[in-house]
Amino acid sequence: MTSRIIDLLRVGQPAQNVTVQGWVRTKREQKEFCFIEVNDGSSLVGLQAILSPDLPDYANQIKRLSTGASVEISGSLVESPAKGQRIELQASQITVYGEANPETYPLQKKRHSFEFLREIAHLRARTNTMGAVFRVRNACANAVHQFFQDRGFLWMHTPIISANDCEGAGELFTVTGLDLKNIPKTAAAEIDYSQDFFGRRAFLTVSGQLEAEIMAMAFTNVYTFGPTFRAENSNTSRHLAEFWMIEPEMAFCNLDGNMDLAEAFLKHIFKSVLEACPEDLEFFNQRIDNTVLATAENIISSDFPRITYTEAVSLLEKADRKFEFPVAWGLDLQSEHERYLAEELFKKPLIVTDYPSAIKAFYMRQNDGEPDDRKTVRAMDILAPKIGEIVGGSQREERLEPLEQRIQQAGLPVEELWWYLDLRRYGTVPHAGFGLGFERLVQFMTGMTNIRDVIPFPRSPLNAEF
RNA sequence: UGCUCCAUAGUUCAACUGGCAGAACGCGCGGCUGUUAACCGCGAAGUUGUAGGUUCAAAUCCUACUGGGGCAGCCA
Repeated sequence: MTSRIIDLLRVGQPAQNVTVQGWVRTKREQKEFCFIEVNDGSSLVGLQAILSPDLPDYANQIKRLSTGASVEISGSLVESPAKGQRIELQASQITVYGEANPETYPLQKKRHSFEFLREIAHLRARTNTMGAVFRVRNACANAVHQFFQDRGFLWMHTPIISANDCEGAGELFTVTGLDLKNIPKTAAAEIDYSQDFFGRRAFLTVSGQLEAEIMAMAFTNVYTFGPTFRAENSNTSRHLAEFWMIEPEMAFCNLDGNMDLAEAFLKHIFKSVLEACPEDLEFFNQRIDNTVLATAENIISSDFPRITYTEAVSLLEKADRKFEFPVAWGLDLQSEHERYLAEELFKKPLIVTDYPSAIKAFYMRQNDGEPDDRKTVRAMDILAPKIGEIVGGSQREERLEPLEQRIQQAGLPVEELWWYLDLRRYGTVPHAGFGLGFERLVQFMTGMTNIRDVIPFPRSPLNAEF
């Protein structure tokens, strides 16, 4: 039976009749015999196999082996006489499934730049760093579900195609079945979407939040975890056109409960991934960013400071440094401000609450009893060192009339949100939730600086080849 | 989208102020009794991103285009 390499390495004991399958990472040919390192993706470290000349067809098989070749090797696991590994595979039989011509195979044993690897995204998963990234990404996803399932949250599959463009969360991708060579037009010479597949204009979703609110009004606690899309022309190391978002939504919950959940959530994810992928995180700490492990420990053990927007502004005003953008009550915090707070002042993630209502979304709960020029909403952002805003959430406006007012003020069509308003008409309840970019979480955890390197097939402007 | 930097061997980078395009790794061949992204020797490998321009002479200077990085905006 075939073993996964991670299992053999974890047990670390000699054994008979072992078979592994995988891809050759490196071949070290000696006069008398040959070493190869085989990796099957189950762990960062591969298994060293020793091929000796008494193997059938030795000379020929050795020639076919090179970095990238796929093999199956059977033999005995023995204690290694040399330093570097506890056990190794003494091969008695080897099958080369597929060769990888070393003259043309683009991956070499040594390090490549991430920019180069993005051009060969179909092969980059076979590298150390990408292997570690995608194992951590998987462990993260697993931890997300575990966290919510343990707390009785229902995973809700919100639609990927949505006709709702009222959320105002950025540019949308239009989904159409219209014949682009012959687009039907209205009398006003505009595209006639009434003839389109859905009888109206449809988009790829930018967020499952409004739908999650619907489901929370029946199941109390729910979460979404799926792809979302933004057609923004954003060229940064923190943005993708297609990314995965996690959005819990809780009925009978206020902003404090929301913050408590978000903080417990981040702590749980870091803890789980540390347990699931210790070697991979050690690798990131060594090769990518030497603060990764300290950051993880810091997240798990320390409380996140919580300050209001108003307090944040006064801290920034007192800061002993110059900012490019002005700081004043009413203006949104810029990247440089968020980074100053998280990286220099607090040196850990912090939560900023109660932002001016003018700069926040219509669905956020208005604070009571404030003067007109100082109105704030029950919003909260978690700001993390290096990547900035990692969580954005709020208590939602559960009162019908203030919500209608806010929709109008935002210039959005009240009639199209009739179903959202119905939630306030029938059995409304204080509720809250937050959204979290999954890739940013993986970035935060691994120290990878470019978001395109924490998703297998990144979608960004001018990039959709793989 | 704005600002800015960059594009040279398969890869990562050199090439001073415009003057013969180089190194390391990878690859090939040879050597090596246990290697560790091995080591030692030899070798092949280039229309300097594309299109124009200036010049006796352009990788180097100018223009446009294409692609990429960083920062910013939008946000997650």
